[in-house]
Amino acid sequence: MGKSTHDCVASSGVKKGPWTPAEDQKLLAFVQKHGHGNWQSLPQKAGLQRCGKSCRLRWRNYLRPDIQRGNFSLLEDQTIIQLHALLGNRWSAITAHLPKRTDNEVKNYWHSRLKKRLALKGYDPVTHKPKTTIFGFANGSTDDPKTGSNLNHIAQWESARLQAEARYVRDSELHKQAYHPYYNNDISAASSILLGHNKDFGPTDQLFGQNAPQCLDILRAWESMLMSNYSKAAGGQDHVNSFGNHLAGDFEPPIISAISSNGSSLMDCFFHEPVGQCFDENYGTSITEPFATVHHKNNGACLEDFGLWEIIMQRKKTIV
DNA sequence: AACCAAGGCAACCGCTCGCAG
DNA sequence: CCTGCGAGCGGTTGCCTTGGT
Repeated sequence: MGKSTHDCVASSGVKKGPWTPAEDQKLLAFVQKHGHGNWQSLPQKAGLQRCGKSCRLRWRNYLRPDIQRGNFSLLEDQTIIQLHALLGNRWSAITAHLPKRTDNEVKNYWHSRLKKRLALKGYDPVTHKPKTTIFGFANGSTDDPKTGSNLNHIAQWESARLQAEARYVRDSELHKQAYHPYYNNDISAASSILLGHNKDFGPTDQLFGQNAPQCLDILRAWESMLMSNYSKAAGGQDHVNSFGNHLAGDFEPPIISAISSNGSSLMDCFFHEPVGQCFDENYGTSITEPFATVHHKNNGACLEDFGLWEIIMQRKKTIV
C-alpha cells in the first residue's frame, strides 16, 4: 500500500514533537464538545497546528478521560504477562483486558519492565519458555536437581498460561450467557461438570452445546490424555507421551488421587485461585502447588509430559 | 557540581485493514 | 473487483529524567 496521503508530512505549519498544555486543552475541549469525528479535519476545526494522526494519538494515549495513569498493579503485571504468553505482541488485544490502560502504555511497560523481569527469572520473553532447554529434563535427565527446580517454575508458568487462556475465552465467549456456571462464578460447578462429578448437570457438551468454552475443551482434552496415560501406566507398562517423551510405567498422576480423595481436581485449582497468586516474586504458593506435587511424586514428570503444551499450542491457533 | 550512561515514556513512522464509492 | 481514504496497530525513535561516578 505504501505511504498514505494522510500520513503526517513535514509540511509547513504542521507542528511535531511534545504537546503543550495549551494544545492539550484545545484538543480536549474540542473533542468533549464535538466528538472527534474525522481526525483528518479535526486539527483545522480545533485550531491546532497538528496532523490528524498526531491528534488522534494524543487523545488515545493521554487525554482520554478513562485512562488510568500511574504504577501498574501486581494483578495488571500478571495479566499482561499471561496474555502476552498467549497472544504475543498483540498489544491492543492485551489492552482490551486492561480497560484503563492504553496499548502504548502496556507496550512500553512490557519493554521496559516486564520483559526484563522475565529474563531475570530465566525465561525467554518472546517464547515464555525457560532459556535453558525445557526439554532437557524430558530426555531422561529427571534426576538432575537443577532440573527439579526448573520443573517447578515451568509448571507454574504453564498453569498461569492456561489460566490466562481460560480467562480470555471466558470473557469473550461467556459473559452474555445468563445461566451458566461460569457466568455465575460457580467455577466449581463448571469443573465438576467437566469431570462428571456433578450429577445435577448433564454432560458437558449438552450443557454448553456449541458454545462450549474452548479453554475447557483444552482442559478436558488434557485430562483425557492424562487419564489415558494413567490407564496405560496402571498396566505397568512404560509409555510415550505425545512429545515422544518416555514415561516410566509406575508413575501415578496425583491429579487422579486428588480427584478420588477430596472430589476436587486440577480444574478446580485453575479456576479457584486468584490470578494474583500466580507469579509472586518467590514462586511460593498458589495454584501451582498441585504441579509441584506432580513433579515430586512422579519422578520428574511435568505438564510437558502430559501433553498440555502441545494442546495449548494447537488451540492457541484457533482461539486467537 | 558536572558529566555520563541507562531507563522510561511520549510521540512518530510505516504498514495493514476495513469500508465506501 | 479495484482504488483511495480513514483508522488502527506495532515497531522504533529520541527526548527527558534519574542515578551513579
